[in-house]
Amino acid sequence: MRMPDNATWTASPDGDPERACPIAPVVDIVFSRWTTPILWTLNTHGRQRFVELERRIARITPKVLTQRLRQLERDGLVVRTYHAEVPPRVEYEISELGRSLAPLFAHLTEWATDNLPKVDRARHAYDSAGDPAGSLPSAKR
Amino acid sequence: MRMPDNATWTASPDGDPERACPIAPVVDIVFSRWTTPILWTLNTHGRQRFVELERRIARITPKVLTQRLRQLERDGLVVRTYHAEVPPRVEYEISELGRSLAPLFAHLTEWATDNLPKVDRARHAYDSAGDPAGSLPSAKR
DNA sequence: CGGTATCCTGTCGGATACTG
DNA sequence: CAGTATCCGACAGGATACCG
Repeated sequence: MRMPDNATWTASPDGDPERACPIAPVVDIVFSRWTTPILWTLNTHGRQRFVELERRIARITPKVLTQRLRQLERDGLVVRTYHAEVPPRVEYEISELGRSLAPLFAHLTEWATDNLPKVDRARHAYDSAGDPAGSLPSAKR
Repeated sequence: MRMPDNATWTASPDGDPERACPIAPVVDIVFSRWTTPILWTLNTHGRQRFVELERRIARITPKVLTQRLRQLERDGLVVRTYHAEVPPRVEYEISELGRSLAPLFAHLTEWATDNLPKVDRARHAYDSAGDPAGSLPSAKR
């Protein structure tokens, strides 16, 4: 049996399935569908209205945007401000807690820059490996 | 228009919807359903066989486990080794590329430790705020 | 404007059965 | 053991219409 040498991930003695992966809850909260683009947009463009978000994220439907915003608000990552005017105005901004994700996202961006090309190459290698005449990668790039 | 003061997230001039969130692809690759537990398990327990993974992750079905493992293999995050014996033996281990995620996961763990309680509190606050007599949180904790 | 309500479809993942 | 194949139900998310 082989144990990884790096101690960056610490093993929790696995009794439960969930406990086997301590970061599962965070992933649920932060990396659910649409939440990342929403948080990103709110952080980069600051406080903005519903329609602005809708337009910037694009392809998201108002229904889903509402759902995700409510969820993020409930989780304390986003602050919703309702202005009782006519027409009504609602503004969303990232909370302090939400902002605390910034370094994490930066790290993620860094990893993407460094390694996404590798992922791409791995994919092409994998795909061409299955091909009949794929043994000779003379064609393609 | 308000620009956030921290430069940790750098804005890409938003033309495209996808470009609006540069980390979306990474999220797809690393934080898809089940991938995080799988990577975590592979990293903490080292190289292991299909059944071991199946047992450790628990509640995952063989079908889905296979799907995700194939995907991770294709993305170059996991290495699959097939031993042509009887009975057949297949071992999975995390790749170098996969291991490069370790610091990221560590950060995630750290964030979880520091902030998950806050998320929990935010949720309870949000939930009780909607309640009729929720103004007096005398009951409950 | 900022949603909610309703309907409807596509996809993910579970259950089960079977193979090399 | 390590999967694949097939069926099937749940539910996320889209389209549309409407409201305060």
